[in-house]
Amino acid sequence: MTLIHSNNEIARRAPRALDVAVAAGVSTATVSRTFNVPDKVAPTVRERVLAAAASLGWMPHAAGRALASNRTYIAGAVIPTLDDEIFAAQVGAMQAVFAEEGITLFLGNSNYDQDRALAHVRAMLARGVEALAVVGEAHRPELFEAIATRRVPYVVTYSYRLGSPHPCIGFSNRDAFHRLTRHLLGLGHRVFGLIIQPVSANDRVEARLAGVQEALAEDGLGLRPQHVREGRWSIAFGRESLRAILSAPPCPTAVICGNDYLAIGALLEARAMGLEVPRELSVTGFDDVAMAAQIDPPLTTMRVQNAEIGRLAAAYLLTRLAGGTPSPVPALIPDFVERCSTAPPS
Amino acid sequence: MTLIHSNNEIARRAPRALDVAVAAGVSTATVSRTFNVPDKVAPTVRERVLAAAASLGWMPHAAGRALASNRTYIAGAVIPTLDDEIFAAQVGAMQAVFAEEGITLFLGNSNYDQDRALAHVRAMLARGVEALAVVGEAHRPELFEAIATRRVPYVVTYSYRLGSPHPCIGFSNRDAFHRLTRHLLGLGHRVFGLIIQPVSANDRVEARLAGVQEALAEDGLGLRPQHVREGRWSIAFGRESLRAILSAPPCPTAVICGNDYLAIGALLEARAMGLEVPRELSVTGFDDVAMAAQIDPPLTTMRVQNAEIGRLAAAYLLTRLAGGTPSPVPALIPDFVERCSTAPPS
DNA sequence: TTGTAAGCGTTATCAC
DNA sequence: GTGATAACGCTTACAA
Repeated sequence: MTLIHSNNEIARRAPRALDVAVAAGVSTATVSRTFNVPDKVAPTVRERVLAAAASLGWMPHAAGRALASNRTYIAGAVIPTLDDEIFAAQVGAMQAVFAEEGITLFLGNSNYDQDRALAHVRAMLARGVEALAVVGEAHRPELFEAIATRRVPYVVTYSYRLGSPHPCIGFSNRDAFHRLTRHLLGLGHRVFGLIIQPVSANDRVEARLAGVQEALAEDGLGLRPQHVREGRWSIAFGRESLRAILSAPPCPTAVICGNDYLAIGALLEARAMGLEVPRELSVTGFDDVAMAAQIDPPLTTMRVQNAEIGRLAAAYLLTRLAGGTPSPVPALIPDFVERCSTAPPS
Repeated sequence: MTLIHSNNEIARRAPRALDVAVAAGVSTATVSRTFNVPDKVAPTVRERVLAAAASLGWMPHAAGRALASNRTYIAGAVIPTLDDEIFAAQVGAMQAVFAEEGITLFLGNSNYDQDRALAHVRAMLARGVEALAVVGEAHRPELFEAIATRRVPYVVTYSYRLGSPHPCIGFSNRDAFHRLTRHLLGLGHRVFGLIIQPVSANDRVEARLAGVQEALAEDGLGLRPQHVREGRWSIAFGRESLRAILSAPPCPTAVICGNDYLAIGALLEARAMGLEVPRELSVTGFDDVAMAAQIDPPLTTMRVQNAEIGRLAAAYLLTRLAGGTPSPVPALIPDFVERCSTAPPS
């Protein structure tokens, strides 16, 4: 009876290092060493401890370990959305690199909301993340203050702005859209439409808009208000925006889109309107999502190295965690991918 | 001098509950109560503690709290990929529900690899997750054993199989594809092509295949090997598969695809081959991604309530965490969405 | 309502 | 190479 009872008692609680120690006939110190500095344990003893741990199904208790060692082996990433493949690729690559080092990743999805992003960062800091990656630098000041207070290494991704107070891993959104616009100007376009994501509280979109305007200004051109459509991105928004833009004279010969999905929407709507792209209208995207190369006509866009951003960010943070001073990561340069949705105006 | 030195000392370490207690002139117990059971603290004292905590920038240390209270406020989700909007929607919804309850989410991306999924689950358990959601039930037995050993509440999502030993939140992939196939049979199709994701180690895809075969068998039909293409999903794989299938006589009049991206690939390739859909060929997808409604012709598919799966899974797990016994969640039924990519064979 | 003090499970610092 | 033992920061009986 007592036996059964005590069996149940044992089964009821998770094994501790002490249980393993007793089973292996050693001290808890040796159990700890077996897992953390195996070289400092005699091979025979090590075997015994490993066997005992395995048979008990023991895993070190993370909270106890964190308290004693001051390491949590947790990092965090806050991104604006998982709705497209862009940030998903960054997160996937980051996770792969971190996993190599035994670091698990918290994921926070802000849904483009600064307050949610702040809440995620606070929750992550409270749970002891050792490093943090956030997309963009347009965040509440409290977000960066909280990170600074905790002295947690962090990076800002997808932005790269000279003079940013933050360590950045990404590209210049301004330069990228400047280049795209110059290409269209070079083809001879003079009247432009722009379909873009909400600019407010989004430094990347703001920079894209600035890049377009700067390039146009160089040729003494500008965007007419009736040719600029700003809204939460979707294929559907791309469609309706194209229709609106083309119905407001003077009719643009080129439409620049803030991302590929907006551009795909524009392409689909152009076809529905019986417009031939690129003969009657040029359209550009940004990101080079999988669909961009497949759609008809294939979309002229810029390819961003999303996975590379994730890898670089993780590597940077790991170096910081190891106490090193990472060499600053230079700006990435998205590749211009000229496909078939752009041509000189007819 | 001493002052500066001690200031630095103070600045160097993160504040503890004791620092807050001293600043507020109370004990650490009162600090703890202020944050965990505020009703049990006198309002004036509470104010003082809150002010002290705020001015010191104190947050409870997660490891200390976890050790003492046996709660981590962490849950985990393991999904096969973030490359499409499907699992992203589940994760997003799950996270939103958990965040309401102050629970932060670990995300593990297995990349359709059982060993990686197992490694993620182990890492999460070691870090003290209180609940776990995994996609599908085709996992290494060790995965479920590890969860069982830790007595951690869990759910399997996207699968719903009678007789499953696991709590499931999802739909019957078999029934869904049975229905899709019956629809095509009802239109008069007799020769079918199938483009599908890798079946091995993926219970959902296996069930989809079974659903198709079962429906065909009911009419004395079957799939010819030359009309079945199995591979990692992508638009490109959809394209090349369609071409291969149509070049192997007898020529199918309908092609069933394992998901929308495969179907979109098939649609694009059909157009490139000069085939008119649906007059000369019917194509079906699955998932109803945003693109499905936009492409030309709009895709006949089935809509899965992805966010709903995430919400239900989180709600189920929260009930378990609260010690409750959740009523079993009935199978979801994906909606059949008939658009314009299906018609009777000509 | 508040304080005292005993854990929680691990790691790290010493001796040996 | 190994074992005591004291942290680590918090929560929670139990007392007051």
